[in-house]
Amino acid sequence: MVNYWLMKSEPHVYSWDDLNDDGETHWDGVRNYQARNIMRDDMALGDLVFFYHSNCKPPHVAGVARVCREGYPDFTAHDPGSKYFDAKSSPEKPRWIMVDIEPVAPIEPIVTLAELRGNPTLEGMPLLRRGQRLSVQPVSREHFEIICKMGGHSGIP
DNA sequence: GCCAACGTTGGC
DNA sequence: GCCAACGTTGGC
Repeated sequence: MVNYWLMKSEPHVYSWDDLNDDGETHWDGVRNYQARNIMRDDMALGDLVFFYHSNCKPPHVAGVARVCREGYPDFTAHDPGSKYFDAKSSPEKPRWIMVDIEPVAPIEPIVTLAELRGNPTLEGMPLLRRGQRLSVQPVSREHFEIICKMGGHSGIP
């Protein structure tokens, strides 16, 4: 069974175009327990993910990606030179987890946060909750399909 | 640049 | 275990 998610990235740090150039990427640097638990416990191979651009104008959904490797230790936590280094994590007892994702299809035109807020059928979507900061969050199948259609697809790609 | 929301830290 | 202080996220 496929589950649906949304992952935030600031495009000037890592963008949808970067993912397409790379072919796939490991989602490193998540240092929030709730987001980690989702990647560790809930995300499975083949799950689909909205690639969301945050902290930009306008914030928007840029594409659909797929989980191509399930949760494994985020090795950047063990690299003293990394800005994501965490002395309390070790290869033996990893504290932080990441998954790999690959691009599936662009959302074209992009679907902006304002458009999402303006769509009454998306009411209750976690992303639209006030003060929502979680960088990895669930999306219902119904909402996923609606947003794909808003983004130029006939359904879930 | 502002600031609300909210997670984390650390003293007690 | 409480909670004040502080830092970060991220929309606006």
